[in-house]
Amino acid sequence: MRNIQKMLEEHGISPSFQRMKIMEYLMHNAVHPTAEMIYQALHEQIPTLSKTTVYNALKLFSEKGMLVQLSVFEPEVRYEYNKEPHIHFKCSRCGKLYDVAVDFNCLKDGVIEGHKVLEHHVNLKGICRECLEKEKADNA
Amino acid sequence: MRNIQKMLEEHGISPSFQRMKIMEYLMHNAVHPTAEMIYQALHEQIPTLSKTTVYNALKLFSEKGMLVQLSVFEPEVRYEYNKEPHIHFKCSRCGKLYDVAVDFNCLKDGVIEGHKVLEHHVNLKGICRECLEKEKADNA
DNA sequence: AAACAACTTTGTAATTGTTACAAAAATAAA
DNA sequence: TTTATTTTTGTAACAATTACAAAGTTGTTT
Repeated sequence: MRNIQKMLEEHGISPSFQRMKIMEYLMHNAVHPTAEMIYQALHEQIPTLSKTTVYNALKLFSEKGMLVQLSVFEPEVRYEYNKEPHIHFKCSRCGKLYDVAVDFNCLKDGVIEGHKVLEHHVNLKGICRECLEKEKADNA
Repeated sequence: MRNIQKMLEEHGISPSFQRMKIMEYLMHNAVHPTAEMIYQALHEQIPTLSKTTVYNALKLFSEKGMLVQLSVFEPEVRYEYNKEPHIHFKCSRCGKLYDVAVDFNCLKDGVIEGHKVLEHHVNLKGICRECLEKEKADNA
C-alpha cells in the first residue's frame, strides 16, 4: 500500500483511498479487468464505492501513463498495468485472455510506412492451449 | 450487383435488396465503416432502411465469414471486407484508419505458445504520415 | 389466384458500457 | 475555523448494440 501511494504521487496523482485500492487491484489481478470487474470486486470491500469513481480513476491513470487501455475483441474496454510489449491472446472458446511475450522489432516504437508508431496492440484470437488439450482428451 | 448477388448466394445468404446494398457499400468503401456510417450512407438511398437491418446483415455476413469485425481503438466496432492479412494503423491526430501491408510469418494462422491462432488483429496507433508532414510544414 | 409457411425488414424498447453533472463529503490551505 | 480545492457519489444522459414482435415480402402448394 505504501508503494502504491508513492507510485501514484510520482505520477502526479493524489493517493486517495479509493484510487489506491483500484491501483492495487490492477497490479494484483493481471487478468485485464474491465471497469465493471474492478467495481464488482472492490464494491464488496468498499460498499460505498461508486462506479463513477472507478471510471474516473481509470481515466486518470490512463492519462498519467500508468495504465494501458486495451480494446481487444469485446466492446468493453479492458485495462492492464503491465507495460512490457506483449501480445494478447483471447481464447474464442473459454474467453480467457492471455499475455504472450513476443517481440516484433518493427513494433517497438518505430516507423512503419512513414507513420510514427506510438502505441501498438497486437490481438490474436483462436483456441487456447487448455481448450485444445481438453478437446484432444474428449476425442480420445 | 449481379456479382454481389452471386457472392451472397455462394455464402448461403439469400440476396435481399438491403443485404446487397450493404455488401456493395462495404466493398466500395474500404474505410472500415461502422454500422452507423453504413446506415447513414444507405438511409439516403433507401429511406425506409432500418438500423436493425444493418446490424442484422453485418452479423450475418460476419457469421458466414464474409466480413471481419475489427475492434480498433474506439468503442465502436468497425467492419471490413478485405481479408488479406494486414495491419491497421490509426492516426491519433486525425483519426484516419490506414491499412498497412506487413506480413508477420508467425501470425499467419500458426501456433503461438501452444495456442492455435485463428484470427489476428494487429493495431498500431500514432501520428500518420500526413500529420507528420503537416507538422513539419507548420514548424518550418 | 388463394392460402400458407418461411423469411426479411422494420420500429420500438431494452440493455450495456460509459460519460456528464451537480451535490455531498473529504482534504488542504489560510 | 472559515475558505477553497479536490474527491467521491448517485443519478441521469448518452451511444452502440441487441431483443422482440408486428408488418411486409417471397416462395410454394394446392
